[in-house]
This record gives sequence, structure tokens and C-alpha cells, in this order.
Amino acid sequence: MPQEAESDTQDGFELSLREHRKSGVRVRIAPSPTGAIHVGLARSALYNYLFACSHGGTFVLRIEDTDVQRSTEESAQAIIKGLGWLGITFDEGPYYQSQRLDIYRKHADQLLQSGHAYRCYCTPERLAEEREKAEAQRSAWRYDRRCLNLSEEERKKFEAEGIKPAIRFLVPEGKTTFTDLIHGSITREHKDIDDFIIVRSNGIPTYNFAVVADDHLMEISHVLRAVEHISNTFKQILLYNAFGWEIPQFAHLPLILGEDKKKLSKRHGAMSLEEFRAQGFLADAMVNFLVLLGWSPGEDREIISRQELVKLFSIERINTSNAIFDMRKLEWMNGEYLRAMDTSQLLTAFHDWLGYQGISLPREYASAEFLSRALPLIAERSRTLDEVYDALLPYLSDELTYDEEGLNKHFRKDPEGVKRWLLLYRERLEKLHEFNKETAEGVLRELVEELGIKPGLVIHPVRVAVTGRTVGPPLFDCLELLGKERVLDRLSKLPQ
RNA sequence: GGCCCCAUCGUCUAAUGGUCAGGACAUCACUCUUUCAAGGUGAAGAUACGGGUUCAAUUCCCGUUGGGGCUACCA
Repeated sequence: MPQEAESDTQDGFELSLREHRKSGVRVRIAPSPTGAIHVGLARSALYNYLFACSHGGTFVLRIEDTDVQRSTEESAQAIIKGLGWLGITFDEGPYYQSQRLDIYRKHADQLLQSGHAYRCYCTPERLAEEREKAEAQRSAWRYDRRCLNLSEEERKKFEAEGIKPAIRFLVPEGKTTFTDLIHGSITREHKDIDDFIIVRSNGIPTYNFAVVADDHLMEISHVLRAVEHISNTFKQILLYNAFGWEIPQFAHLPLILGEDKKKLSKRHGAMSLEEFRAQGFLADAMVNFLVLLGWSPGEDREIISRQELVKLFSIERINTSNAIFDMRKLEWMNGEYLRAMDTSQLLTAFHDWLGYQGISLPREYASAEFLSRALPLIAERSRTLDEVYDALLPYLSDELTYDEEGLNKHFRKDPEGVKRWLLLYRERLEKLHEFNKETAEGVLRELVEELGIKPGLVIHPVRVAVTGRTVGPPLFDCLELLGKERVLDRLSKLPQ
């Protein structure tokens, strides 16, 4: 499919009508390392990754750290680590824009030479002032091109004052249209575009300039990125045309919004990938959930493996409208993945999570033997690893906290009666030669039979007494997990 | 304010110029059950509004409304 981007410039000169490169798919993500990695970036990365995988293409990571004030290396590492956790890996990179400054400088000079760009000595302060003034009058502000035709003398004067110029792109008259793979044809008139700055006065290029140079030099064939970049795309196409470069295909992804329908931002602290990992979400579930936010396979399917995703994914099926992040559906999906895991997978996932959280289990319960008995029972009724850990707590420590509601319901109505039953049960357990869930259940059934009461009247208080909780795995599994000694101990220290 | 994007159940979404507008999460009810989950069964729940085009519009066009984004020497 040919890329139909074209620009009519003032002389009616068609600068580009280019063919899609035939050399194969090369995609990239280009995050700015300025903070926690949020789910929007993760999903963009995922879509690029899946697209590359399904086309046998190349996936490039480029760190856009041209904002020296806010960029940090820690953040760059966190991005790589976070995406790695999701199983998203790169074929090339990371490239750092901060290490390519001479490349941008060279290209900026080229535009200066060809008259596509000019030096601007206006101070940011002055520009901000004028912008405010225009805003006060509720009129659109555009750069007035004051520095477009500076005489040599004026220029010398500014230089003598020590003012370092920025470089602006000279936006031609006309309009630009491009065909977005998701949105179709989009047009913008050049009069709505400012003479934007391509190189700051400190010599560092701005996003719109660096991204074009890099995408071209790195031979990026398809740019899949968030819709917020649509307006930038016009500026970028103008630059491609000024250089006479081939224009890549663009696909602008819908946004992921928070529950408040606002764009995900630092406000949504819990939306960072690290946060989800800490809460005990599984990488596979995250991937599955994220891919469905803005894309669907076209059949009534929700749980889709990575392998299938690679096969099924296509840009054509990406949606146009923004999606709201539904935490409850993620929780459900995570539960599905949790329940689908076998014991060894559970063990691995749980250990990874403990490691990530910096939690170490008491030595006697850290054994694979204990955990491989406990985890399946617990994971079956959990949605996150965080919940798994919480449900495991009564088995890890002898310091129980008793659930208030459970005490009210099962102890306080008839304290003496309940205590008597539990102590009777304890006696029978104590006599057991072989203590396991079958024998523990056997003696309980005998007991209630003799007492002529319903099993639940003993079962529920026992659960509270030995685990402190009203919910959990089937009681006799719990007893077996705890072991005879601790069960007897806890039954002799009944809650009040 | 200007420019751009978007609009199907509360949420994620499917579908077609003619369907009983389908599925999933969440909700509710019933069921299963020693609790909690899970499972099973069922219920409720959507084409934003107004105009066109058409025999027929949720689908195509226009407008309105609503939401979102951009409008930096951020990306």
C-alpha cells in the first residue's frame, strides 16, 4: 500500500508521493525516560512488538532523552526492565538521542543551508509574555516570524549580546494530508502550524526534529504511537519533505484513559507498570488485558496466549476510540491466569513476586514442599499474588489476628457451647496416629454425629480458631497444611 | 479560543445498508457448597441527539452535543 502523504506547497510543488518501502517491517518505540512507565507506553510497545513479530520485522528501542531537565538513566533502565517483565524484547537498541547530537546538528545545518529553517533570537521569556497576552485576548498565538529576515547587522548585534539562537522550521503555505492506517485520511492547513523550533538555543534538538531524523536514519517503516501525536505528524511530514525523505506509514493508537476518563498521567500513580507488578499481577495477564484495550481479534474471545496474539494481531483491527482502563476486568483476567497455572508455574511466579517485593518467607515455610501443597489451594481462590500472600499469612506465623465478623458470627453467640465442641474435637485430633485431612474430617463427622449437630457448627468456628479467618481453602486442607501440632496449639488458645 | 481525533450496555468490545444488535468484566437472582472462590443457569443493561441519502440506517453524509488530544526552546 503506498503512503499517500503529500504536501501542496505555495508553488504547487508536490514534494512527495512515496512508495512503501519494500525492505520489510521496522518499528520502534521511542519513550522519554522521565518517570514511571505507565500502561499506555506498555501497550504501545506491545502493539509494535506484536506487529514486528507477526511480520518477521525488527523492533527498535530508542530513548528520547533530549529533555535534559527531566530525563534520567534510571528511568530508561526501568522502561527496559518493565517491558522485559512483560516479555517485550527488542531487536535493536537502546539508542540514546543524547548520544546522537552531532547527527541532528548536521541535519539542522542542512535545513539552514537550504532555507527551510532559520535562526531565532527571541528569548523564551519574551515569547511566553506574548503568548499570555494573546491568550488574554482569546486569540490564537503564532510566532510572528520576527527573526525570519534578520539582517546581518541585527544578527551580529544579538550574537554580541551573547544570545544563543534557536533554530526554527519555516512552515510553508498550503496544507498537508496523510493516510493514517487507523484513522484514514487526515488533513491540516499549514496556517494552523507555527514555525516550530527544531533546535533549542542550547544546541539540543526538539522532539519533532530528532524523531524525524532518527526514524529516517533507522529506516523505520511503520510508526505506531498514541493519537496525541497526530498533530505532531504534520510537522514531521513537513520535515520529511524538506529533507526529501521517504515518509513512513503512521498508525495512531487510541488512548488508554483512567477511570476519570482523563489521559493517564502522573496523577494516576497506580497505573505504572511497577505498581501492577507489585500488586501481584502476572505478566501474561497484563499482556492479554492490555492488548484488548483498543484491539480485538474479531471473535468472542478474551483469553488469548502470546503465540496466538502474534498470529491474530493486525493493525486493521485496532479501534479508533479511546478506552477506559477497567481494573476489575484485569483482576478477573489475572485470576484466570492464576488458576490456569500448574504447581511449578505457581511456585515460580510466587517466588518472583516475593523477590520483587523483597519479602522473604520464614525458613520452615519457604520450602517447595510446603508451598507446592499450599499454593494451589490458595491460588484457586485468589486474583493476584498479593492476595495469595495475604491468604498464606496464617500458615506463616503463629500470631493470628481474628476476623471480627467471624468471632461475632461463630463464637460470641454461644461462647461456652462452641468452646466445648472445639475442645472435644481437639481431644479426638490429639488421639489421631495419622493426622491428615481424611482422618481430621473423619473424627469431626463422628463428633457431630454424636452431638447431633450440623457439621457447619463446628467447621466454621474451627476455621476461625486455626486461621483467624472466615474464608479460605476447605477446612480439612487447612488443618493438614498447618499440621497436627499447630492445630492442637491453636485449638487450645481459642479466641475470645 | 483555534486545530485535530472520537462516539454500540456502567466498562472492554462484536456485527451488518435488512440481526431477536452478539460476547466478556462488573451487577442481580438461582444453583453447587463446610466458608470463600471457581463452576453452572438465568436476569437486567447499549447503537448520544437532530436532520438528510435510501424501500430500509446502528452502519453512509451533515449538523448539534458530549468526551479526548494538541496548541512549549516537553515527549
